[in-house]
Amino acid sequence: MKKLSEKQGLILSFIEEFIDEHDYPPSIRDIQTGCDISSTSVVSYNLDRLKENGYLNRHSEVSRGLSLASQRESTPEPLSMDTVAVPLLGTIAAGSPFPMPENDTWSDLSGSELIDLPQAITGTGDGVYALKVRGESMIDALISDGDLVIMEQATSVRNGQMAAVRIKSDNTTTLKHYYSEGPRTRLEPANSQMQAMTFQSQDVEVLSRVVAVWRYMG
Amino acid sequence: MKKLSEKQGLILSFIEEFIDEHDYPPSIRDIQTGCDISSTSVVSYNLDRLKENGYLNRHSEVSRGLSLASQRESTPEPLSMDTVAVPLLGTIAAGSPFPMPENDTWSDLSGSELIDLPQAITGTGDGVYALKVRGESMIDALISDGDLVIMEQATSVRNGQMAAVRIKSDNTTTLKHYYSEGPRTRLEPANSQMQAMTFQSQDVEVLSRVVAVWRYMG
DNA sequence: TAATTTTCAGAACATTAGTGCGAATACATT
DNA sequence: AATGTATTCGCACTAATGTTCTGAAAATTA
Repeated sequence: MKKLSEKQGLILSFIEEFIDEHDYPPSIRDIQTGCDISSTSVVSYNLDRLKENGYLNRHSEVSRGLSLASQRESTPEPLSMDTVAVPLLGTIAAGSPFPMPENDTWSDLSGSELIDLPQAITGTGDGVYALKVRGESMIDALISDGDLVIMEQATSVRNGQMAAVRIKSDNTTTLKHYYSEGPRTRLEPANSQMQAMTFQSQDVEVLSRVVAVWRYMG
Repeated sequence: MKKLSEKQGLILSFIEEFIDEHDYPPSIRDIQTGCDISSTSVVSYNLDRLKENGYLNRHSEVSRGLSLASQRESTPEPLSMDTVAVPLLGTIAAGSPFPMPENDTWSDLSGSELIDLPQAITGTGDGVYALKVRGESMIDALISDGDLVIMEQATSVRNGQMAAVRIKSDNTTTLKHYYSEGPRTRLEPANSQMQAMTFQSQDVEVLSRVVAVWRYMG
């Protein structure tokens, strides 16, 4: 990395401290007063220099849209961390009956296989489970036979996310893309062969959402 | 902690994801559109509730002045195992120059980000690394933008497997499906837009093979 | 059912905060 | 000195973004 000017170094370390203290990035004017700089444009100018040299990221037109470039230098080699084992509850195929842990037996999954996942993804591992995909029923979502779908219990999802939802009136549970449209909720299968369906929002219960997909091609 | 409403939970997890992805907090309007909420005032209202209940800190009159309160509550003791951290060497796009660790500097990857993977998959983690896919250049292999491709150094692969190969005469390296046909070796891109190519087998050197694909869908 | 409390809508409003730009300075290079 | 590049200054401008207010709808409670 190119060496930075005195002012740039000052700014950079100010940003570090600020984030450390506030948990959100400083505004240009925060930097200006913090580093005793005469003009916002000078700050802006130097931020651009810092960005050019890879010291930080900057998003234009975004208030406080700064972030430090990942500058970890302190990581030796194969660092080990924890994983959490989550249960592989079963397989899922097109429109197939969907295995869900019973509320009361959620903690008793002794019979099921366990899968190790990085803790960073699963959090505590609470309410996280996996399903193995059988067949090409989710091919449009780039998920194919043999893939593992990692799910997390949730009561709501954002539009477009894939989730396990239960249709109360049918008492069926399937894996679909979820789109809330006010009083209605549209569920789209991940396979263009099948129709999207729309339900009364109250009739649709979100059980869990898809967090990740894992494909092993040993 | 008091339990939060569905909307509040949604907002909270959105904020987490947003920060994780951008390294700076979302604006109220980011949250509004991200969580499909009808009014900024509703977001503001719920942020106040979240703050009251200690889930986050909020600084008034400050753009993106949000920060998550200390971790969510801890849970019992999930079963833990080891993972190995592998370096994320860079991104790969269609036919793009392919980042490969230099033989001699393989152990010096200090600058790169690290990814935790279950030890069961990576073994010791030796010679294993990850690449982030940029764009849809491998769409036919059900790999899309943002996916992580996990690779393992290898000198040979089975037919049909996807591998990083170097064409000696060009000194170029790309990610292709590998088919050995005796004296010739055919390389097929994972995108039907592009042509397969055939080379003299001696001209093709296998560097590593794709072991797994990881897609995270917050 | 009536009375309360909580949550929502939507739009106007008030700051906050990034940007642009000509001109002035400083620093090198030739 | 002459020329060119890097930095700095102030300020006005505008986009980004938090706040408020009123009334209505929804959820709770009495």
